[in-house]
Amino acid sequence: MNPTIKDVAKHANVSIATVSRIVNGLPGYSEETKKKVQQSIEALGYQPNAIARGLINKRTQTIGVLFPEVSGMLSSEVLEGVENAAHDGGFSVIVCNTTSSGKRTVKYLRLLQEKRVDGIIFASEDVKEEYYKIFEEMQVPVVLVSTASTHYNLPFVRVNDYEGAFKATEYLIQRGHTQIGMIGGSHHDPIAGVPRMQGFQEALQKHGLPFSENHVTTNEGYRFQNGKESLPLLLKKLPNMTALFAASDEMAIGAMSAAHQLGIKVPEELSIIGYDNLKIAEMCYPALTTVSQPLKDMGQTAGEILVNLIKGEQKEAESRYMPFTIIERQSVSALNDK
Amino acid sequence: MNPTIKDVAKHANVSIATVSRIVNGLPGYSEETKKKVQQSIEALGYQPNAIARGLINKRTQTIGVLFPEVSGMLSSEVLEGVENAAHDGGFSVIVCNTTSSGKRTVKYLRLLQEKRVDGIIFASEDVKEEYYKIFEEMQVPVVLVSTASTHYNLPFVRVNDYEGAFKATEYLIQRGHTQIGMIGGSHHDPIAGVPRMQGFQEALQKHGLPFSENHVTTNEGYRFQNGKESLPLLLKKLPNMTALFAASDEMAIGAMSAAHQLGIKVPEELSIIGYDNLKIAEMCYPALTTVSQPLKDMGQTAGEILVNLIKGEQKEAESRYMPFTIIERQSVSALNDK
DNA sequence: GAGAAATACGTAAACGTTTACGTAAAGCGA
DNA sequence: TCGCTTTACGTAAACGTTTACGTATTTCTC
Repeated sequence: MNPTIKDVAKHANVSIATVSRIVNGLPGYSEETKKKVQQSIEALGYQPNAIARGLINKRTQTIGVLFPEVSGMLSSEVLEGVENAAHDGGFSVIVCNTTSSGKRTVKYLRLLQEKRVDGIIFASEDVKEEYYKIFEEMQVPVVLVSTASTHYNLPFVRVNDYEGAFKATEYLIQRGHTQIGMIGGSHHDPIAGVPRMQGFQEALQKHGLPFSENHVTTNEGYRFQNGKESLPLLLKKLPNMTALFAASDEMAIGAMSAAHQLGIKVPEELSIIGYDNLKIAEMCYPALTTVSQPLKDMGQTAGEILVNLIKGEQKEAESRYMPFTIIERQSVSALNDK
Repeated sequence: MNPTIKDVAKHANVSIATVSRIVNGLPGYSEETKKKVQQSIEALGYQPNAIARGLINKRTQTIGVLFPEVSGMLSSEVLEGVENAAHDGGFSVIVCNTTSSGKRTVKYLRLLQEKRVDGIIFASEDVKEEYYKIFEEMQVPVVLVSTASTHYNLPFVRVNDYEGAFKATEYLIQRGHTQIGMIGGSHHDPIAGVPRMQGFQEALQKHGLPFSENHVTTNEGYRFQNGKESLPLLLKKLPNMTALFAASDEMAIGAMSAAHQLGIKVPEELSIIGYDNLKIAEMCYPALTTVSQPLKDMGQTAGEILVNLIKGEQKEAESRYMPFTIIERQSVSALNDK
């Protein structure tokens, strides 16, 4: 098996305490013995056992990350950021795929509890009471990313969805559009659903444009298919529509795909603006104008906050609204001459 | 802190050994004490400490997964499969983002060694000697996914790239194309680069079509930009080209984007077939015909093989070629009448 | 009903560390 | 040179489990 600290101690003719001190850079030994021990470590190829360390330090240098879907394009970019920050802070990350299932989430939380992770990043889902109780039991810091908790006071990292939607809508209005529709999420989704619809609605109202239920479709998901199926419905409700705000890039691209099939030219006959700025946004044709969420940055920031919380450098973490920007590409045309 | 087995023992008036036996389902106690202990566990909310367990069992129930890029669409689908299989087998997964950097890879491998993971999944990169040495040191099973090792005998899960490319090319030939180009990877990439180019070349030759260097462009990466930049070059070398095989979906979509900009109609004037079947393949317009790699399945299979290896149910793992299929969508047109 | 075998536990060592405490030697000021 | 502080270690307990072994009690067997 792997050599232990005992083997090193024997090989170097010192006690295990001395080896431990040298490995951890604590004071209490001469230069001479240090060299001797380091040679033994080298010779035996000794690697400290993180498990044994964890047992006594009550620190595993590991965090858990829960996503509703690891292969979602959104999740994967956030994950990259988290992993990066964790690694820089000396932590490993365990990924958990909750598939938006409550049971699975609880199971994972229990697992992370058994594994004694030092902190948790929770993404893209509402925090149920059941989860929060486990958080409390676990006594480890938690940070939310790309979501927020309506009921509990947990630090989060996200963009202001209301404002993002508001600005996206204004962007269309400023380009002369007056018949603007929206492909939205669910009324029951307090994170990405409601605020984006509100932003849309209030932007319309602010500029004196009419708003009714005919201006939006709601969807249970934010996927390509949802967008693709929504466009014809929306077109029926709002036949003169010249511009469209979709609550996600996937839906925007779905709508674009439906438009192609219906022979509607984008952006000449229909302008589309999306939300997220996934990598696909610049790959479709025409390239999608969209509200950019700095996904990787958000993950990174959440990771950094969590690490600081774990290290105790901050006691109470402040939440962070990340800046969004509108990425202008080719899917929106101006009706006026600017 | 969290209650320990000692607390439970005290609470139930038994020894810790008895509690341990009950928790682990080993024999050696009466129904009566079992009930008593379970009540104590319930009452205290006891959760066994996986760290302590790991220390004594020399099993952490954790595997490490190394990807060159976690946010790549390819990686994220594979990861989902791996995570799924691991979870089903009772394992957690630690993700590592090597960013294709050798130094970082080694650092991660060392980390996984310290953390005493029970196995490793290594994705999408060639296995260097340096890595292999660490694998040997670690004495844990390793399985490769979406890659293979040219020098070392490690089990892998992947599709036969040569055949996939061959069939993709034949698919175009069967639809009457004779002027076929390829946007390929690198000559130095023994995994995805060379075999796909060979498959392309040999399909051409088998059907008596000419092949020269003018038929392919090579690229260092497999990204959108590579494809987008390659199309004009290829068109210059092969002006009569009516069909195109791209070694990745991203490149195919890049080429499609370039075609749009050049006013070349896809598929009427140029047919394109891709490779991978990423989620974006069905989202672009026209939807991309492509060679499907069962990414999630591959991850799942690799995970299952690894778990079996760890549990010792298999001693020597066989490698697995996964089946590819050609997904027909709208980016290829037939020149003949079938 | 005596001896053997099975059952139902408890005791204590082990896993590989960290660290509080103890101690001998060295260094030092007067 | 004496007493004190500092340095350089070693000893052993602790972290929370699992498990080999021991032992008292019960259950069989004939």
